[in-house]
Amino acid sequence: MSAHRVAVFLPADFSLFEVAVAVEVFGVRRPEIEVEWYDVKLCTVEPGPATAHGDLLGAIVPHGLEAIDAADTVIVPRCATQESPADERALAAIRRAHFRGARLASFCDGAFVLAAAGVLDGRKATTHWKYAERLAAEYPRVQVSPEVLYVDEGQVLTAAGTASGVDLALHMVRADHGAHVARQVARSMVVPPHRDGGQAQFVMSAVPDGGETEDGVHRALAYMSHHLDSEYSLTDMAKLAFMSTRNFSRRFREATGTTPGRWLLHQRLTRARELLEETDLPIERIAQITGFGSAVTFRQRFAQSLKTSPTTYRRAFRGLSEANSVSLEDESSELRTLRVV
DNA sequence: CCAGCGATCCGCCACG
DNA sequence: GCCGTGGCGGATCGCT
Repeated sequence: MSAHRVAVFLPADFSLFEVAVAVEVFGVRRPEIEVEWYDVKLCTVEPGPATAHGDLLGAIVPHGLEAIDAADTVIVPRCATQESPADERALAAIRRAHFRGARLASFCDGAFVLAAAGVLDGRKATTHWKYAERLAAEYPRVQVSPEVLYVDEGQVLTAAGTASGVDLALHMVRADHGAHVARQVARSMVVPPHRDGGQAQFVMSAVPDGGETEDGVHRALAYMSHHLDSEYSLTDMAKLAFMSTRNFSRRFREATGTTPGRWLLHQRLTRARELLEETDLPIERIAQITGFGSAVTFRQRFAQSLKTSPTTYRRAFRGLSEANSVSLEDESSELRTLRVV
């Protein structure tokens, strides 16, 4: 039984911040957190001397690509060298990891490395808004969603800008260990556990020009996430945004990368998970609060996307927080695969 | 498991 | 012609 292994891939000249984000979240052991923490290795094609930001800093990278081969999660932070394509040996290692079933994540323009490795083909992905257009042009098989903080495609995750790496990293911790642990990490880093008040994944990012905060879609999103109990048909949502249903669907997809229905379901499930983890409310009540018509539909949709029942889910997390890292590996690796589509 | 039915999603096209 | 909008219809989804 061993800890979840995280390999952070560095190009020959790397960018400090994104690497620091990965190290801060996955590499720092926090005594108050009582689950077995990640085992982080920084690696590169040729281990040894490397630089950060040109001549700003020299560093020694201890591991080679074998760290990728041994990892459960591979993180590709910003590659900083936009001109030169990634090393073919690194791409091959990433491909191997992918076929092996490892989880891959990129921050910022690290998405280009994943795209070059081919693991984004046919998937949704995001990158820094500055590069979104180029990513889509160079890799037409990648469905680029430029306006989200991050995209979770299950085994392949991509974060948009620099700081949204924090959001994605916390999201992964949440998937692995639950909202409670993610919150502890966030608290220790003094960042909000979830941008936009506890809602998930498809929050709009700070994209420069579309920055009208009073945009109809955003208003509808904000309203619904604060009034999650209650049902919303497509027509209702369109009314909240003062738009026709057709236009609303269109604007919605642009702003969030998903469809209204899927977004709503995802919001409801995320909230339900939090309630399961943090409260003793009966399933019936949670179903009501999170806007599922009945406990039956709640259980059904929950099982459909998380592959467990609400009660099992709750029990798994309760077990985790009470048992001090005993037999955590099995449960956490099971939970690791839980994800919302 | 299948049928039936309404809701949703999205391509296509017309309008201003 | 361009762009944003919204109506229509068909494929598909998800519920009963």
